[in-house]
Amino acid sequence: MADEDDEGGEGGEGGGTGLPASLEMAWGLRERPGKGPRPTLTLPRIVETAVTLAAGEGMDAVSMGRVAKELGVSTMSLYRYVTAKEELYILMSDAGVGAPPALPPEADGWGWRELLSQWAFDQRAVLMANPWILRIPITGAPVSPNQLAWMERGLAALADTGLGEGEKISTIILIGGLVRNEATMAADMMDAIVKSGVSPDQVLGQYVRTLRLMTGPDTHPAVTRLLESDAFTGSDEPDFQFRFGLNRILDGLATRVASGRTDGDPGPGPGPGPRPGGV
Amino acid sequence: MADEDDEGGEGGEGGGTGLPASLEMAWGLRERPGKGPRPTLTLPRIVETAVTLAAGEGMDAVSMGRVAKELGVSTMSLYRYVTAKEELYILMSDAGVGAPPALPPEADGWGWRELLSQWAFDQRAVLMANPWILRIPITGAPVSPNQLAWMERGLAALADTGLGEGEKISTIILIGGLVRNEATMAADMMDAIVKSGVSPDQVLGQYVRTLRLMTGPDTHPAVTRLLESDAFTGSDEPDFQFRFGLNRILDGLATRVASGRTDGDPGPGPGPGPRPGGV
DNA sequence: CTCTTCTGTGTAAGTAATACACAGAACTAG
DNA sequence: CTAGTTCTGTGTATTACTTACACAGAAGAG
Repeated sequence: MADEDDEGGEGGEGGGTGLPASLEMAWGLRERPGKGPRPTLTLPRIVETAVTLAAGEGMDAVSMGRVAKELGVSTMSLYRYVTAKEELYILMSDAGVGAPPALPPEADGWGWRELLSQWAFDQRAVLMANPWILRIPITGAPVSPNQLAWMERGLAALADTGLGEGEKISTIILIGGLVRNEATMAADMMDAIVKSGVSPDQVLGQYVRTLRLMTGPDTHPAVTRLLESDAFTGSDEPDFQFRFGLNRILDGLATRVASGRTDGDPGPGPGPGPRPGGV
Repeated sequence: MADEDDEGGEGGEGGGTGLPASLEMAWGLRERPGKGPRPTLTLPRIVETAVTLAAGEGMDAVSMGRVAKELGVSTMSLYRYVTAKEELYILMSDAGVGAPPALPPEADGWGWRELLSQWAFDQRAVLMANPWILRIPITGAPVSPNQLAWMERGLAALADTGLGEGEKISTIILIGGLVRNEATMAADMMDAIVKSGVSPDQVLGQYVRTLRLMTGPDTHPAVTRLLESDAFTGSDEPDFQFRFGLNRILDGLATRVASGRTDGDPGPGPGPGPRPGGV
């Protein structure tokens, strides 16, 4: 596993953005040099093909060879458009999330809470409609057009909260993480259901049954209480977990906004008072 | 589900837990049948070797072949102890997180907030000390001993909050997700620093410089405001993001606990009032 | 002592990412 | 028009990885 030469790492020339060529392409910088033979493919077509494949057969089906076959070209030709598989993944992600949807007209009078809530639900809807996105590991900070558009929308929702910029971006990351986590768990569940061929209740039931065998009131009193409750059986509110988490965060944010505090102290560390954290 | 021959997917015999053999072993069920030749290896030794490797060279270095080589055995011999690589990963995770540390003596008088905060900080410390754990994708609900011990500890912190069991587990998942997200971002950053060989400030600076080129006050006003602030440069508080997120969640939880509400309504959906979510 | 069961192992199949060099296309400079 | 330049798609080959399968031999059971 040799490492790159020096040069920071990322792509060589281009607009000096430090981004790989394919991403500069996605931003509309860098047009095609009119020199060589006309390309058979285009980046959008490659990405679209890969996305279709991912949507249809899951992310596991997306290999360079497979995408190339789908396009009717050789595997290596893809590397004329993308320098590594991971780069294709980034472009797929960007295409998959798309641009954030327009706000409904009545959003005019909304405050930050409604805007942020809508932002979270919109994002979640996109992820649940394209679960393969969740199988692409996040490699770094967002740099693609649509990802940044979502970030813009999120930050904009917090514009008039009086929060500091550091707090705003922290909030966006916090809620974005929540959305992704919850969507991932839902997708995992869905996968388990599909793979085992049984119903959601049965999957959950099997899990509860397994836990019952490993735990007991002596060693795991709190878990036992959980298992004895109807928390797993009562599936009346499928969104419960997501909505609960989101609303707790929004509540906490409301406290902060009302307090008029900006940056500075994020809040105490572990335990009561200032103590260095455990372990 | 007592009967079966197709048997869904998981392991065949054993304690009827539905868990693979290696995991039952980790729970102490299932002892070695005294029949065949004495095994050269033990599961703990394999896991320990893999963990050492992961800690030293990163998760990428952990392949079945490499672990076997490290142990001085053939690749295939590992499959006598583990049915798939993913199973080894689960065991590595469990070993990596270890048992939750003992609470400090003064924790006796702590309330749920302090207990939960300590829980989060403890978990974060473990992940930051063993960042390779973060490279193991989560495949399903926790079933290994230490994972469950952490879950027990988390639920126990919420014991006297009056929250419903569904709310408790949602809270644990929420905060667990936060911890993992933040630790993963920190680890990603660390990786970027190591790979590029430059300082954290330079990595952040490069990112800001890149964003400046793609965004502008017209298309991305909120992002522009962020970039013009000192949110990225002022690295006075390295923990800021984590503490901010955690304390916002705890604040929101405090509101909920004080309100005396239990299960039932997790809170509203997107937008003001009951509206079906967007897109 | 024989049988059964379990061990470690070699071999090989299948998949995957990607480095490298080459033939030929399309444009540009003269 | 011609030569040169640059860019295209491609075949080949390398490296690495997971895992199915069958076999030889060890250790206890009867």
